[in-house]
Amino acid sequence: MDLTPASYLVLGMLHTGARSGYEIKRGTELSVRFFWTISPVQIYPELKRLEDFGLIVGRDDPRGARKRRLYELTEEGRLAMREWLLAPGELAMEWRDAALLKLFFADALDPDEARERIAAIRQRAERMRAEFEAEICPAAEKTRERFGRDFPLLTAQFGHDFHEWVIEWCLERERELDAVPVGKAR
Amino acid sequence: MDLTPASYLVLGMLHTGARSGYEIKRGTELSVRFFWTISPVQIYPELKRLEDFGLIVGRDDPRGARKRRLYELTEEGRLAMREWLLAPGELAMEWRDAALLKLFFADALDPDEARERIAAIRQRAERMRAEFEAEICPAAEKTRERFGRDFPLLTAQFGHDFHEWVIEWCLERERELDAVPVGKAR
DNA sequence: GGTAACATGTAAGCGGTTACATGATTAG
DNA sequence: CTAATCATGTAACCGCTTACATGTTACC
Repeated sequence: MDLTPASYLVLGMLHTGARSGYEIKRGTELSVRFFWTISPVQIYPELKRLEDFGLIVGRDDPRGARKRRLYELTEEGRLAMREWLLAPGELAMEWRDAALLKLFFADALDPDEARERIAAIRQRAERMRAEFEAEICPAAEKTRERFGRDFPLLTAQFGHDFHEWVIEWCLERERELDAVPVGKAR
Repeated sequence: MDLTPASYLVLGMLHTGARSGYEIKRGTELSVRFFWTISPVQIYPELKRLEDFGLIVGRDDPRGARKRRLYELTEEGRLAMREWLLAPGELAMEWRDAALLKLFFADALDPDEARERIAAIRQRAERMRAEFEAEICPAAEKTRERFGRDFPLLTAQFGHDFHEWVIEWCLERERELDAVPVGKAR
């Protein structure tokens, strides 16, 4: 069957409350996209594949002349989901960050310029924290109220708390650099 | 010239102390790979490109019959590096994590199974922290002693502290779930 | 009447990985 | 003598993104 994480993302979004490809797209943008992205271009073919496999069933449900297709999990789909969730083994994590790459090479800069690199990481984290507070967490709370799903909120809180931690970490480093400028021991 | 982050990774590793494609490969494995990966297959063509651009110069320096080519930054290379490091604008960050994806969908599991998902994230972070303590941080300290570069160590500490934070975060959630099992209010 | 949101796609390309290939030197 | 390390590649593939395409309905 060859199910990829993208497959489970689609299955999972259907389980979480989304019904159409479009709702999956909107749903991921407001939630899980920080930990796994999927583009609309992938979603629709994936929905067809999953239907071929019998893991979901779809029915056409147009709004006026505007077509729309709603899907839901089958028993097989729910089972496949459970198996994947419980499967031990590799939990692939990939983190690619141009800001940390620049920090890594900051020795090529003057001390105050290097300090700016840390401040840039902090500022980005501040923007991200604000985004979590304004959009991601409220959306997750709605998912909790509307569909009784608790873990989207927990995951959103992880994201929020992570960025908060980054802010604290950077502030500490900035304070240290203020106290003992790089290159000037003491 | 079309320089990608991979280009700057190569430039930066040369600045940090690496001399050959092989040393860049080994160096990244012990350091920056957690924030930006590059495979050996990319390194060698990139070195040639950068030499064509005049950002690095190479000379053959075989060991016996075993060939080897050593590179160093040119003044232009050092300048390009600085410009990139100082450039404002997009600091692309991409985080893709199957474990958090599973956590996000953990509502499809029983409470104790969901709790296991959090524990799995914690255990992975514990393994990562151990790896940072045993390998990454010591390697970064060597880079500091041998080449006088401070920021690889700072970046390594960021990685270490991050995984430590993840561990704490997960432990708190695990304790909360012990106190108030999901689905059994109070 | 225009803009935003709804809804679903096609085609092309590319950045990056996997698998494979080769050979020399050093350490145990 | 064998394994690990040093050192540098080629070929094929593929998941994913970008750019583009199309039409409808709801809202102000």
